[in-house]
Amino acid sequence: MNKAEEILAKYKLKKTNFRLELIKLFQSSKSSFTADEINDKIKSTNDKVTIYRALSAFEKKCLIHRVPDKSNLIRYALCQKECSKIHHKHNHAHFICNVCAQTFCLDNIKLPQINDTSGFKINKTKLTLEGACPSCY
Amino acid sequence: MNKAEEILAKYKLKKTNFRLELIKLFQSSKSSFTADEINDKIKSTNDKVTIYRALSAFEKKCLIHRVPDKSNLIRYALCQKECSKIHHKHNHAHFICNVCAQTFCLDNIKLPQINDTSGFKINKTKLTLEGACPSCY
DNA sequence: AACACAAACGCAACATGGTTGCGTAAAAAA
DNA sequence: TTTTTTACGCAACCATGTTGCGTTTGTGTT
Ligand SMILES: [Mn+2]
Ligand SMILES: [Mn+2]
Ligand SMILES: [Zn+2]
Ligand SMILES: [Zn+2]
Repeated sequence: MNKAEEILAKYKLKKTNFRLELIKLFQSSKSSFTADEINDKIKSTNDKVTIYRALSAFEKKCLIHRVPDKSNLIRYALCQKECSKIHHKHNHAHFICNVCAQTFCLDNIKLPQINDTSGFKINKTKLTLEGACPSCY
Repeated sequence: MNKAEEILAKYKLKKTNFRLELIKLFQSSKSSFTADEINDKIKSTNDKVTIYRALSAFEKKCLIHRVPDKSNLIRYALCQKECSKIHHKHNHAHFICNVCAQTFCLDNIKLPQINDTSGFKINKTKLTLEGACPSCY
């Protein structure tokens, strides 16, 4: 977990107050954020375009990755070490809490190995669990 | 696979040309449909509101169920026999083709049994595979 | 320190997908 | 045939996310 400033420098992203706050926000939480949730929590911008564009930039640099969302919103969580600077590589499951509507990465759950026999060529496997998270259970 | 007219009668849904066509459309295909795809394929209405409301009605009656979509659109497929008239009950995986963007129900693939240890209460498991479908492979 | 350039911001306008309200039409029930 | 209820069709709306563009601000160079 590097300092926010180092990360921006390392990825050749300009250091702005908003981006510093955004990195710190992601680092502060085990869960994930939508653009709207970010807007609520961060004061240094109030413009959704700025938020969306920063999220896209961070995603491209493999700082964050998209996670499933209860309402099909775009939602991001911090990437883990598996991801290089260039390529995302995720092999964990996700959990959607139906009470608080948060999404969590479940790093401890391995994805099942599926061998389909019916002529589908499988390139990716996504496993999403739903229920109640520890805080809501 | 009952006749469309019987189904509408059985579920106390009024028999209209559009709904008959809609049921037949779902029965004709192993895959799934978005509102837009339905609008392209069915002539008896041209109003998206009619389509969305029919889909909601059919979903409530457990005739169809939502399936994941490559672009997070609302997409439906026919329910199988497991679903009663009142309750959906699905335990199959889904496959998203990244070439044709279609979604298929994979009835032959069983969902993995997940026992999470980290305090999450799991109520539902969703397994989505991605790749190329038989036609696109 | 001044300059130059590219990257990020902020505002407005737009796009898409889906929903709501309401008057009208038309099945189905009486 | 009359009444009742459901479905339709149009318009208006809403929510989420995107695009264009002029301005500002970091950052690296002189
Ligand atoms: Mn994740
Ligand atoms: Mn299915
Ligand atoms: Zn929760
Ligand atoms: Zn395909």
